[in-house]
Amino acid sequence: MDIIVIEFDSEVPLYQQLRDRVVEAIAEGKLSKGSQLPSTRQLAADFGINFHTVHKAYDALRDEGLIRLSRKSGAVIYRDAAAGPPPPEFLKQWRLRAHTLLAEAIAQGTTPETVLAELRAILAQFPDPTGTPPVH
Amino acid sequence: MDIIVIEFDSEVPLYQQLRDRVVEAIAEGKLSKGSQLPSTRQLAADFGINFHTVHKAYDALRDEGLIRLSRKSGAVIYRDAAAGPPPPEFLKQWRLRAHTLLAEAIAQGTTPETVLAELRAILAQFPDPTGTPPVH
Amino acid sequence: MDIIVIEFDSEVPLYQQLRDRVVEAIAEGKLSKGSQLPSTRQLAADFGINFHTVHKAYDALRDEGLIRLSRKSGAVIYRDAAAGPPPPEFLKQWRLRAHTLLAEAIAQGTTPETVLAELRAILAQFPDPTGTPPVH
Amino acid sequence: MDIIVIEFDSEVPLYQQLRDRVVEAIAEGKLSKGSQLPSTRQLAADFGINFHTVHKAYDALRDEGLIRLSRKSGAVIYRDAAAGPPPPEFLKQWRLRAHTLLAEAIAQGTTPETVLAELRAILAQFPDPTGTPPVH
DNA sequence: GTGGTCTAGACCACC
DNA sequence: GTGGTCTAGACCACG
Repeated sequence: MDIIVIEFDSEVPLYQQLRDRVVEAIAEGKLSKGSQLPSTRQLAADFGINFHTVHKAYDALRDEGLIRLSRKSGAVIYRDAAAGPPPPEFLKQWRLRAHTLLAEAIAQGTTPETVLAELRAILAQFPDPTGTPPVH
Repeated sequence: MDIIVIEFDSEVPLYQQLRDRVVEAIAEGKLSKGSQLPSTRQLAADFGINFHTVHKAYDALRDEGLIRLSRKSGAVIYRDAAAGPPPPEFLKQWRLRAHTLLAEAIAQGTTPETVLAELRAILAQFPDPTGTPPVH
Repeated sequence: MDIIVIEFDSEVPLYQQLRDRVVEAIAEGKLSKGSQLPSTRQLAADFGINFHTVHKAYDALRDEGLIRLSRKSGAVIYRDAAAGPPPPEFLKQWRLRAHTLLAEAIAQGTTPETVLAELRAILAQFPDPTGTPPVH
Repeated sequence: MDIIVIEFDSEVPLYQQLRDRVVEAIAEGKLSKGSQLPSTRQLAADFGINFHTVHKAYDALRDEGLIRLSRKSGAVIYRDAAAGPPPPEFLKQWRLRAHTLLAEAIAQGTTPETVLAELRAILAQFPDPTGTPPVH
């Protein structure tokens, strides 16, 4: 978890940044089902933030079905890239957000080819969930 | 501009929705360089919202370089899909957001192939800026 | 909303009680899509509890898709009995909880007939979502 | 008792899971009045959990009147589906919980007919306490 | 020691 | 005015 970096002067809320970084780590295969996350108090101490802020990030991740929280085992990754297709409702909402994001690039003059190339490059950073996991 | 629809009960701020819809309209070729946008008061009256809200949306679009504001000509589209490559700083920030968005889909179990197919489908909704513009 | 009663000495968390009461009010047709809920601060003052506690209840209701929150319109019911079938995942989890609850009644000696009669009686308190709404 | 399965990464407390599984086993006729339950230490060893946790589960079951605890005979089922009607206080509390659970399904858009069908299906899993007990 | 709840008060963003 | 974020500290429940 020492790979996570948060920006204090960002307009993105701290808890949201934490949530985003964990999601990315899952997608990149750096965290997978069963991986243990630091305790809320621990992570809060590491970043010099309040544990409630970390709690809110974990809460969001749990609501998305990505982690499980228990007083015994703490925070554990519950869902990863190999977990099977997402609920259809998720995909529906995701499409809307993707539409806006892609429109932004196009409106700024990026050619569709370039956009596609960029997206491919990003996707290439995520390991094939059906293939052999990358070594860390 | 009568194609713009905003949701009042959405959790997305009104000004953000306005900004998003304009960006999408540009990407879809419904608005292009030189297109005149309604005045802030006009648009505010149409939607029954405060004109400060519209102003904030236009402000954001101007900061992104997509429109120009002046007292006499009002709001005019300044940049569109055919305007050439975006500033590198934009692309850099965009990549980060795209990374997070794509990671979300992957972490939720969407296969890279499905993600790519979805993105392609969205891109297909935007006209080729080098080809003949679509008729409206 | 003056129909809501919470118990301070219950082992059920306050925010959970609030959430439960709102869910029940929706099921009973006392609240339906578009109904306005009191503001977090208002409701907190009414009950003599902290507004963060109310916030947490509203947060949970939003995550379940039952209400929408916005700084403009406050908390508004977004989903009710007439909103169409729930996501399959919901039903799956619900079945498990129902199984445990019904097992409890059976284990305590309640006959299946009595259990069914009790459940019917409860269901009868909820208006038919396809019929005419009850008058209040 | 080897039919009991507990989830370590569940958010439901372990003692609660144990208690729930025993209640369900009674309702399903797999345990009936006089059945001997494993000792707290035995069960704890089987599951690799602390025996205090098992003790807490047995404690809860005793408080509900479902089992009897004694130093010499250990934990024995005291009440089952054939034990006659439950105390009125139990039924009163149970109704409240059932009301909330059913309201949840209705509020999420499940039709009363579907809810009733689901409940019937669950009830069908429990043997008729007045009929011949199922063979195991 | 873990997560969870509740209180309390500050400040910000939106409208 | 609204909800949202962050901090801070207390206490509880679980194991």
